[in-house]
Amino acid sequence: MTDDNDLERYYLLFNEIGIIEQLARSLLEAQLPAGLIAPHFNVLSHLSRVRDGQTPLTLARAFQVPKTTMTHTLAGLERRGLVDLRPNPEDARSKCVWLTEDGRAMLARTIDALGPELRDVATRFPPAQLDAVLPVLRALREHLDAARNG
Amino acid sequence: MTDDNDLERYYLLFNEIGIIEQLARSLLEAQLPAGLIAPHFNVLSHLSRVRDGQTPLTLARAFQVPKTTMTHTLAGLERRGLVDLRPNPEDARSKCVWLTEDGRAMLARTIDALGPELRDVATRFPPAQLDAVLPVLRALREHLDAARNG
DNA sequence: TTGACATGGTGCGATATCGAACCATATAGT
DNA sequence: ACTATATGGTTCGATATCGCACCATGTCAA
Repeated sequence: MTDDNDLERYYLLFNEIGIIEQLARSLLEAQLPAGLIAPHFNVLSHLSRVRDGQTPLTLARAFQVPKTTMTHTLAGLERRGLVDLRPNPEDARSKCVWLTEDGRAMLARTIDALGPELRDVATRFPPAQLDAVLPVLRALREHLDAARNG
Repeated sequence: MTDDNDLERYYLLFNEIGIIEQLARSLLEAQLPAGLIAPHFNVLSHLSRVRDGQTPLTLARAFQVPKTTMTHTLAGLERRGLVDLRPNPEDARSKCVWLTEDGRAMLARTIDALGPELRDVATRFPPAQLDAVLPVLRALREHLDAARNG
């Protein structure tokens, strides 16, 4: 049985997660060039870590944002020459998003700039603690994801 | 020593946290009346759980948002009759934010509506797992908070 | 083939976020 | 008391988020 007192603690969990997300976003955005915000960085990072050449809709689903939001984010990246939008050879309705050299360079610079802060976190939260937390968060995310679709 | 591979895992931690925040926010907003979003609910909840009568600036700091953002959020709540903004008797520059009966009622309804989903989470993530995760997240939040101010 | 429906993307309007500038009041230093 | 500076709040302009409507292309079924 889970009583109301327990439910309260799950609420606090989500609260804590929300605050951490906000603080982490602030730290990231402090390192970005003017006019760029976290979603811009996240898209570049995703294209680099997963693969580029993906379609806007695939990206929108990966980030769980409406496709109109992704259109807007990509327009900003393209205007700054950080990605290229080219026609999708396999579907004339669609496009493919490619990182440019400038995009890769900006991404690398930002990751470098974040290094010290991440290292600082790593000092206070040694990998053992990470091992304890990360799998639970992953499972929680998968559960919420399933609840969303189901 | 923390090598780059470890740093990558901290990045993944923040990524996971960001996704969970987004999914949880979606679930919450699905229960809110049209036109109200998570920040509206969060302010009402904070006023109820901590105390009402706080100033807008205090609220802005509690949520780590710029004061202009809080002005806007409070204006929305006031327009819908969910809070009252009254002069601060101790400082003529300032105001105090009070929950209205409608505000309390709306908050209670929303919390009720979230119950089943929270109970579902609690079933899959028993309190023991919460005990393992919540203190680490709290410490992480405190560290980031200190890094932000320092 | 051809129509009916599905899917990828964009345009637009409403609201949200946030920094800069601003006004009013408070506080401190002299 | 008087001026300088700090603080609480709003206004305004730029950009972000998102739902709705729309267009173009793709797919499926008769």
